[in-house]
Amino acid sequence: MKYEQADALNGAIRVIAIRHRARAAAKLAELGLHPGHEAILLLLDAYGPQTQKQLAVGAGCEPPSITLMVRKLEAAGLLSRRSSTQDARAVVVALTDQGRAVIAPLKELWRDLADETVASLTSTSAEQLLAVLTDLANGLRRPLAGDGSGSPASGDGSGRPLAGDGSV
Amino acid sequence: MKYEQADALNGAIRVIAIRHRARAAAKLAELGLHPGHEAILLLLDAYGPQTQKQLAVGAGCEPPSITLMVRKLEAAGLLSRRSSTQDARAVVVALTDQGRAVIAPLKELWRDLADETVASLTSTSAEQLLAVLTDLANGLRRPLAGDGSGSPASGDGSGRPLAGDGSV
DNA sequence: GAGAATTAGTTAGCCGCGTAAAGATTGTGC
DNA sequence: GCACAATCTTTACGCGGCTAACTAATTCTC
Repeated sequence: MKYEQADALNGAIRVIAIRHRARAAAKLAELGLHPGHEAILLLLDAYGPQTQKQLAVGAGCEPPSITLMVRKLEAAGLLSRRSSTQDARAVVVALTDQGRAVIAPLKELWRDLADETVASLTSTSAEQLLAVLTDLANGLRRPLAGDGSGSPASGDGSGRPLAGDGSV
Repeated sequence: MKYEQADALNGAIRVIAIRHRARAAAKLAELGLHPGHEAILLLLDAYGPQTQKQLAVGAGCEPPSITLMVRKLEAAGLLSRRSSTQDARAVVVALTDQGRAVIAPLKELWRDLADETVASLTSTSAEQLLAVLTDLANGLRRPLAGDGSGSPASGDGSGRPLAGDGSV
């Protein structure tokens, strides 16, 4: 594609990332949260207790990032950590009562942010936006086309942890 | 909108931001650059010498972020800083010969990144993607609908510095 | 079973990006 | 002419996110 289009595309992603994060930060601050924390809390709410590895996959970031955020959320009393009974290497993270109490306002805040985001559109429908973004996000999730490191990844490739019986 | 859609939207933006940035970082590293640096260099290439304030507006980030990145790019010899003759407060940033030399490979790299980004799509055309993303980016650029802080912003509101005679 | 390879988690150090506050210069109202 | 507000930049500090290197536990392999 032409450079002008490429720059417009990359630049748009850049500014979307920065601005959307800024708006999320402003809203999350009302709950004492920082951007990224909501991903962990919402994953725990949606799929139950999980290991940090599962959280990393679900949140789309690397384990070291999870370590620090989980530590802070634990310090804030929103979640608990215990080592897995099946695997002594793994740490199982779960919401505390205090953490569960923040889920409802968090979800409302999260919906407001999405509503504001689509409200800023001038020539695109919400359905279009969601379709295009999910397509793009799914495409970017996998490492790189033609990576060659054969491993077909464990599980179903959905990147989502299974709702479970807590046997982690 | 429903919470599931809102979460899908916000989550998609989150993962797009992280993954796109990661890919950009991998490519930019070949030129010794970090994400964000390319925005400054490409702005200087496109619009000529500018103040840091103009760069902040053009790059869509805050002045303190510009200060640090410009310092590092200056240390790398890619750009120069001089205080403006019109306004002793302002610092005018310009590409050096070494900085100009990196523009060509940078643009090529930038085009490759955009190509890979659209290549990861499965059910969206490049035109659709570009249209939706620019619409969204433009919408998010302005502070917040109903902010109320009257100031209509200086200039034409395009957020872009003027190609100029260098009288800054 | 012993040793190698893999995996979960942590640590240390880097960077971008943000806010808040300070300093320096410019512009403005009286 | 002078105090005051507005603007450009910098500093200090905090946060998320990354890679690389490390430990500890598990699993594979012979």
